[in-house]
Amino acid sequence: MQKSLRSAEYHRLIGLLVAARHKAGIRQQALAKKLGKPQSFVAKYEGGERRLDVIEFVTIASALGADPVKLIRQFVRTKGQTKST
Amino acid sequence: MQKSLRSAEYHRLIGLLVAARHKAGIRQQALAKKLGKPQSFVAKYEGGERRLDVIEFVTIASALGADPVKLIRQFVRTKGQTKST
DNA sequence: TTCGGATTATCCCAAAAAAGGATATTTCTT
DNA sequence: AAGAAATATCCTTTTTTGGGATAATCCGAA
Repeated sequence: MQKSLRSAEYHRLIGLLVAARHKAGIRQQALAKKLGKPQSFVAKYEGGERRLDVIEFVTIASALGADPVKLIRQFVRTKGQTKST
Repeated sequence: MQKSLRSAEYHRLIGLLVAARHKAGIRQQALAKKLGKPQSFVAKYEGGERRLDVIEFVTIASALGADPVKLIRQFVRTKGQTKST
């Protein structure tokens, strides 16, 4: 098992959350507040400087109004198929 | 956002992985080997002493022959409904 | 019950990662 | 270009992790 953080996969995963935030039109500040965390927390995980565990992921996705399960499914589905059709 | 580790939720989540391992009849040792990690790694996350990030969770579930998405869905579904109907 | 092996949990502690306020940098809007 | 808004980085103190070694627990057999 490779390290999760700093991997291309991890970036894809986080990208989903970033996209969700943009889609929701929410700022890091606002999201951070919802989560009861400093803005740097959001900046860090979005920047791939801090990893998110499953619960955090679910919590954040929910805070963004996104469906955590769908995001994970999307992530899993596109796993390892960088090439193929 | 509360700390994920040591939370009741986290235990439920991990419980899903432990159950999957038992169901698969795989030992910590064997799983660890598949993951390229020492047995203590498995013992620790199962014991709630180390957290798992999303990718690790997916990797482990897959190694156990379980569907990561289903596990997450199951987790999310039973979230916060300790009481109600 | 006692023995032995299998399985899982805990120790240790150096190394790595995280917290989070403060500050710097980048980006937008006008 | 200026000012504000948004995001990224710094810095220092805590907290967490890695993983081999060892301890504790479990379990079936005799």
